[in-house]
Amino acid sequence: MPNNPVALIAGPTASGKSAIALGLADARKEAGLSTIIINADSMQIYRDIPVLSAAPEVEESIRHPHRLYGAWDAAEACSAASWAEKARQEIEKAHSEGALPVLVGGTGMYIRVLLDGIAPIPAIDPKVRDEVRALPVDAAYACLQIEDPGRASLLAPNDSQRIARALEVVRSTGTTLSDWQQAKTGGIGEDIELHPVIMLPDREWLYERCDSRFVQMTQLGAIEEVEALLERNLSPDLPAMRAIGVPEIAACLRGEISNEEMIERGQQSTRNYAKRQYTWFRRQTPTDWVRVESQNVDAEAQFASILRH
RNA sequence: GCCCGGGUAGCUCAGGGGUAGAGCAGCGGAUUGAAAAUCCGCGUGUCGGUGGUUCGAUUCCGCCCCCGGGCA
Repeated sequence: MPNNPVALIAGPTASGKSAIALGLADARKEAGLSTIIINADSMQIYRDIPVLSAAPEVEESIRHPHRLYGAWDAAEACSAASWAEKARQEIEKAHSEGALPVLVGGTGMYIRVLLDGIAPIPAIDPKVRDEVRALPVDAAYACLQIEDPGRASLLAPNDSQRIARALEVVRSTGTTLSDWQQAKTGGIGEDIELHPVIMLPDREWLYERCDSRFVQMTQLGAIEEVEALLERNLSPDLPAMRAIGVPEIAACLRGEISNEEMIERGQQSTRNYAKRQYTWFRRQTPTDWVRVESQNVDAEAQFASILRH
């Protein structure tokens, strides 16, 4: 089996992941080796919100090839499975070109699905989906207790998202989610040689970065991004419409909250999100993955083993 | 100076004679197809200070301090 190296830089938002990726790519370039940076972030995937999602800057994407940034339109919901399929293709392509693929991102579930695979559930009938998602949680949970009691017993009665998913799966496919989940397909973890680095910087340091970054976003075009989004009249349930900052800025544009309030809420949401990411990457990740519990990461030292090939 | 309101958890506040509780924050956790989502768990704090009434006061009364607002 070929070693097919893949680097992975994961961690909470604002932890400086792209800087590490660029450092690695620069070092390889000096050694005459090419690198392709692949997005593993569920929001940087949307082309409508490069500023709000802190996507790489133009200058950076010229310096090294970047893939799957801005690959989706905000009107379309991306999913872990569809991202993973694209990522798999990009990784294969990079390998065939002799380049090192470097996954960079903070969406733990995307990365998990890419590596471990996921139950091969067919697309959900849109009509079923709409019906299910229109139900209030308690009603949906009551239905699930009848239609997929196994799954229902595993879920909190308020977990609207998972309840809706389980319900739409039974109704649309005729098979319960619990049954579908017996199998997982599509994972590439066994076929590659993964070089993972998880960034777990100091909490206070990161929270400060979250705060100042949100302010910067509002100065660098985030407001305009939200204005453009609002003009499209998209459903507020769409993932891109729920990106941190979109609801806050939209409320401010509608005059419901002040500018200060908008900033404070945006900063708070960012910090809350970063905390959830700490938990994911600390606990949902194999223990042998390299963890860097500091904000001072040396890209070259961290990836010394793949600087040469 | 006088008259009203207030002073309770980091913040906003509820409560009330048997030493106190929510939301938010914070912390911990979950995470199988919208995951920047969704959900679960964790609450001892001189109840502003000080005297008094009482078996017992954070709760009632007096005085003092501080913060609002009003009248001078």
